[in-house]
Amino acid sequence: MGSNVKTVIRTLEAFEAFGRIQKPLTLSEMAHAIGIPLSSCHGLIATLRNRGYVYSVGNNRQVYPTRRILDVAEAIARNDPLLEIAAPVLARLRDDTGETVILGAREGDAVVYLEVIEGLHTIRYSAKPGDMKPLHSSAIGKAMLASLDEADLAKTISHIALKRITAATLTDENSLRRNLKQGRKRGVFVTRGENVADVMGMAVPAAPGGQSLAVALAGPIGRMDLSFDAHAERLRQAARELSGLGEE
Amino acid sequence: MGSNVKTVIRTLEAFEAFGRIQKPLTLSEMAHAIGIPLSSCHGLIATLRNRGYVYSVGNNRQVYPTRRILDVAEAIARNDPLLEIAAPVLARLRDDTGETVILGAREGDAVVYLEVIEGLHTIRYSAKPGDMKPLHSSAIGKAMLASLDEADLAKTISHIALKRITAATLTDENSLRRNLKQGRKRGVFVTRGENVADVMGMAVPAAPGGQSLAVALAGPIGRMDLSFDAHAERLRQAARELSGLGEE
DNA sequence: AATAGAATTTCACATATATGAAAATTTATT
DNA sequence: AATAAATTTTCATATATGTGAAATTCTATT
Repeated sequence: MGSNVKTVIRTLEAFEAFGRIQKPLTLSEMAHAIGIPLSSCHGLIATLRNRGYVYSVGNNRQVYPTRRILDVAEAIARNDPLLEIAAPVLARLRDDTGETVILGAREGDAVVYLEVIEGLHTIRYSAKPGDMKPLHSSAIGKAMLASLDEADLAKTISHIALKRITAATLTDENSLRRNLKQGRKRGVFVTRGENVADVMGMAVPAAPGGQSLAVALAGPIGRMDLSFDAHAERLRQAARELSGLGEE
Repeated sequence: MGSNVKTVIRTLEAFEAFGRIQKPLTLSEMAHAIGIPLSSCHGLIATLRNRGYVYSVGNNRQVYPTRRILDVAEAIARNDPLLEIAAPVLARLRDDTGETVILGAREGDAVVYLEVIEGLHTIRYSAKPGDMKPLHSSAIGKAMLASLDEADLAKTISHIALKRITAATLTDENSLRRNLKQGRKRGVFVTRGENVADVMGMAVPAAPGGQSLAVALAGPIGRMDLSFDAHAERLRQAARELSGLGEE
């Protein structure tokens, strides 16, 4: 993906740093946290202050975000065109399977997680909305690829190098195509340690409101294998429920 | 305040636009919403997509934020060093007075609202965390000015032009100094339509965790006048409670 | 109170972004 | 299906930002 505006990324990373470190930071701490020069960080933080997004804490130079960013984010989430209707379905799927549930979409040559509801086990697949995964080594990505016609699929595969992520990643086109075909036949797309070692992902396409997405379960291979068929069936049910939602 | 990085502002304004409009936007709609050229908006949105902050909705070109920004904002708010402890005090103050309660700090030559708990009346003062107000025409600003020693006060007044905001704004230094003196004597700093017509603000300094802030009530002049003394006393009580919190 | 040390702010120039206009793509209409 | 209209994407260049280093301010220590 060519175009990335440096300052946009840094703005986001500043908020991410506050979210990660969760305490007020000085200018130099922030500069270090996001790996940018002090002088650049100075302008960034000054702008955030001038806009009411951060305020100075204590008498020293530390700053921390005001609630403004939360206010904005909540207003955005409140009218999320998709998740409002999808959330209950995803929650039930999580409760029934105990495993982490993910709703994802294709975004360029990657998969983006729109919603993640983490599983109930101590050992579970953990991820966040906004996380991005390769198309060829994630279950949701495979579901997306499988929905393309031959021309689009060929084009997409040539775009994305089938990069090796783990020892199990399918890195040649024939293996991937066979895998997609198998997924179509089974009605569920599977990864076995292809993106994260020991993790199995299972995904089924879903189209809430007509939008082409996929819903997935992810967990440790051993545990997922034990319930594979039941999980697959439950996942397909969730996908059907989602696809019936939000018709407009 | 001199330094404002354009791209930082635009990044924030993009999220604000989603929060305000609360539905997916096309590139051109966004460009229009935040008043920037299409070509510039293109790079901005592309970066947000690449970072997993927005995703494309439907089959057309609309985009909407993922939950990622909410996740980050919630992580930030979860460990807010200040509001966690202050919130209950502010909530009780709001419940007892029925009027909008604000916690604010000085930030440069302005006041920034850190927390706003809106009043219970249909007609009420409405504002948001992150909103910024002039030092000389807001009750919290006056509380801040009144805490300065003579040297700092003189310097600050010369910085900030005592700009007229409404017909009632105190725009000359002597009026303002008299007003501050009166506030010190009464133990409460007041604005009467000086920033927003018909609005009375009342503020008292508070120092939770040693940080110099002010807590305020705001509402329509008529209603506020009726309960002025009771509100002032209740406000002073809240300030005392706040100042006792978060000692470390 | 003076000094040393640390952190922040400023500055001038190198670099990255922002922009209008043109090209390409998509969508709507006939 | 062809055409027109609208929207998005690209591109070359003007403009704004990013940077290292110096100056300043603040903080801690004596």
